[in-house]
Amino acid sequence: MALRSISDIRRQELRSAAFRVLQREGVHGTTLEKVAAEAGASKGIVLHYFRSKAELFEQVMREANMVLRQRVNARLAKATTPQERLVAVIEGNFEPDMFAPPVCHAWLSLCEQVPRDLALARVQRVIHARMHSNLMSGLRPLLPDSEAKLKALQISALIDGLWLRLGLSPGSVTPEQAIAVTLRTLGPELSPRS
Amino acid sequence: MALRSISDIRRQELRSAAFRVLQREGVHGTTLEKVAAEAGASKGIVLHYFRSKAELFEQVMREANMVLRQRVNARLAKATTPQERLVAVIEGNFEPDMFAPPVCHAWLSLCEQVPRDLALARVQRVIHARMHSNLMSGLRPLLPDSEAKLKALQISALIDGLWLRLGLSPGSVTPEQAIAVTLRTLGPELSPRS
DNA sequence: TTGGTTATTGACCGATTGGACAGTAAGTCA
DNA sequence: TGACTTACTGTCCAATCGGTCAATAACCAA
Repeated sequence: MALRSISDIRRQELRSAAFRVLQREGVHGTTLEKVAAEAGASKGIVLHYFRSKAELFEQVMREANMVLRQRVNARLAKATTPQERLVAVIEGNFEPDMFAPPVCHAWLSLCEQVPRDLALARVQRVIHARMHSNLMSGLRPLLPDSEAKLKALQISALIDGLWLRLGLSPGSVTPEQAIAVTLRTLGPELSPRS
Repeated sequence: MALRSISDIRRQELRSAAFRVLQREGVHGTTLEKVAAEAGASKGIVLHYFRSKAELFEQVMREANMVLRQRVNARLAKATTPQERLVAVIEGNFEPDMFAPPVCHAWLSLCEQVPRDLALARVQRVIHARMHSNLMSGLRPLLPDSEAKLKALQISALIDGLWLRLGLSPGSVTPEQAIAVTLRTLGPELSPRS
């Protein structure tokens, strides 16, 4: 953990505040004033630390992505076989404190901007690329390449779909169900014997 | 087709115009003025036919849903076996003219409002319920009930996920791939021999 | 202390937008 | 024709919001 200046800490506080507001209000409902209020500061300060609202959201998305990445990486580090790597990716994407309706709302709202916001689109591309790469590291040793690619698309789309589903109707999926359904989608030959 | 009054026709035109703008601009970017311009009318007329912007979007979502429903139902009507019903649902959800990036953007934008718009949430619930019911009509004869429910969740989440994927990175999935991946997810025992 | 940088505030502005409304044209029915 | 309803337009308004700016406070180095 590198030394963090006052301004880095402040920026962090504002990102967190923005993410909290985002969960409740969506991108459009998240005004600079609400973010400031959530952080216990004045609106001016937000634009003191971020050039614009768009930049704030970009950094919020980058950070949310970083948290998710760390979760998955922590599990991946403990995995030794390809099968375990697949399970790590899947379980990492459904940890209960992230796979929760408010968080899904925030992601959904950020994703809605992707088609019209180049910066967010870049972050989104990175997310998909990493997901694909993580899955492929488990699939390549077990399947022919073309099969592996299809499987990766299948699993990552399913994960996205389950997130979306939870965002749209809270309570319709539990983390355990999501993991069970996704593991089953791997197929019996890919999931490690429990 | 029932007789349609002038006002019904006008409403229809405005809904279509709104859906077209929605594809380009998203819910927030879709202004009453833009909708009016797209329909070749003045802004006042939009509020003459719809009580509010929210009501306009609700009806746009209802109509988009209706189109999708008709597509699926047309295929379902030709299906005779449970397996054929499953294929009908899947192929109906990936017809090339609907499974296209602009349409996905529009849906994504509408879905983003769901957590904060009761009327849209109701439409969304209907959509999910119908999807579930359609899938169950194919699955129930072939699987024990608890298995069928899980399978239905799996397939519908996968379909949602593939739509989301296409909206987020246009060109990353073709309708053929989407159908192939989803059919494969059914499992060999459920998909009809080709 | 002093001088300069950074942190923070609150006032202000221009632009946008949903919606209200008054008024006009056009059609309908007696 | 004339009364009444419906279609439609353009204007206007209040509210909101992102962003600028000037002013001030706090901090820090010399």
